Amino acid sequence: MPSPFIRKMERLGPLSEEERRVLLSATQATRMIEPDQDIAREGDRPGQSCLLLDGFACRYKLLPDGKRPMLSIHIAGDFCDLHSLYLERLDHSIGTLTRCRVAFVPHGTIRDWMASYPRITRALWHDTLVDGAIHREWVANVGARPALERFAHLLCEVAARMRWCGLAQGKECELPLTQSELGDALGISLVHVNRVLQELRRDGLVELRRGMLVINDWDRLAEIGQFDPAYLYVGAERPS
Amino acid sequence: MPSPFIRKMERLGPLSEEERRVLLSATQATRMIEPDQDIAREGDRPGQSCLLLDGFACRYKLLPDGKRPMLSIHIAGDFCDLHSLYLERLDHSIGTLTRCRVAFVPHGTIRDWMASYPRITRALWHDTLVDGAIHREWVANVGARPALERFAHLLCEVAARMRWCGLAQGKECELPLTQSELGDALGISLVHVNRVLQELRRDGLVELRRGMLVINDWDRLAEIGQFDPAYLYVGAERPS
DNA sequence: CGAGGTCTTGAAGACGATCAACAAACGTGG
DNA sequence: CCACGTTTGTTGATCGTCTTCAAGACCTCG
Repeated sequence: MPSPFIRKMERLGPLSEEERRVLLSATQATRMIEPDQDIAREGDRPGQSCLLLDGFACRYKLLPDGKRPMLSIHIAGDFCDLHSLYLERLDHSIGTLTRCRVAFVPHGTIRDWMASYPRITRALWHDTLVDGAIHREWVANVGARPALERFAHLLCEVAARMRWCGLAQGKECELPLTQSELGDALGISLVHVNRVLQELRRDGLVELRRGMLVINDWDRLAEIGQFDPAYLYVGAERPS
Repeated sequence: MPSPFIRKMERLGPLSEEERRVLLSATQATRMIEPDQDIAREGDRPGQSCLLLDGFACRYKLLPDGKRPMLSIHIAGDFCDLHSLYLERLDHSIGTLTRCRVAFVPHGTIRDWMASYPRITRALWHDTLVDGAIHREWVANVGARPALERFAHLLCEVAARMRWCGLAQGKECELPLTQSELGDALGISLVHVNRVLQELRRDGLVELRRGMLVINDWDRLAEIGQFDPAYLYVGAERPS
């Protein structure tokens, strides 16, 4: 079974044996990072990009008033800061949500890939652009949808992304975020997360306990969240 | 005086005479588009990217409930959908806010540039990545800041971007958006935009009438909006 | 078993939405 | 140039969503 990373890279089309080998070799030297630790901080000038191999991480900004808006959630297979390859300093921090296994890929290595393997280059850029598309969806989600719909949308997104990387099947899916973290991701308070979640539970749509999400009624959840996976740019495959 | 587009492209470093010529040649064939028209629609598969030469445009999504969250604001010199080069369909629409002059650059042309001029390639990717950084800032802005601060932040961003493209000097800056449009950009209602704007006016921070923004107290406005231009990835130059 | 984190619940209040009406500005045609 | 209709801006009142504060229950782990 291929790693989530390779699987993601192959979304656009198969890679050659050599390309797979090159990518895999970068994921050999890994590091474990404990939960709630920063992988990189706003203002850093990293000389490497962080490939998440296992666990959950997020991008976030720390605001002067102490708020900590989350900008994206990352799962195994995601490059968290591929953009640092061209953007001199990080405009946000990256932190772990759970214990994570990561591979730090030196920018030089990525540049070498790009010089030699056009399909890898293509896949990396594609991934970066999808990243932007996800940001746009979040802007719309946070800016225009009330809490219940916003929450439903987020759950759909994470479940869909997990599924498409082979990290979830059936109705279950890991989602080890605290309600407080979900609040940061949704732009609503911890208390309100709790109430909205109860509503989703009461209606039999989802269960979420001990870091495990169960989606009992995908169709209705997607309808409430107005979730259309087009922006994830994967095949039209529908989880069910 | 260089066009805003060339100026933006040269942020990373000067281009050769030939590179400038190549870029300029793409902006020869232009089209005027009336206000409130779509330049491209969600789901389209454009074979070209839209370079905005004059006027204001925006990206937006149309939600089933009729809401129309704005995802970004574009000014002269911006490529509105450079990402369509690699992302098969648009995940959002692009519409004019004012009358706009645009150049449609065929994807083939852009690919030719990328094959021959590494500095142009670099500049285009950089621009795309900054685009993503702006998205992230919007996520944080809409997700974590109350209306007044959110509004202040948006005004700072637009003014800063205009200035850095040579489109504004001194305290004045064009901003021909209706309050309803500002509401879509900020995720707040039209009525509330009006009230928050009055507060900013009352405190002597800004004036905004007939499409013209005057920032009377940049420092305080930036402070209220917690505006730190780092995410725009331009020099440290401070408008004053 | 105790301690710290996480979840849950209630009550009060703030921020912003919605509804409704009017005023001002703008553009168009007479 | 004025008259008119349309769009944009302004204001007041009411209502709902969500926040904050506070406390207690639950869970997990040493």
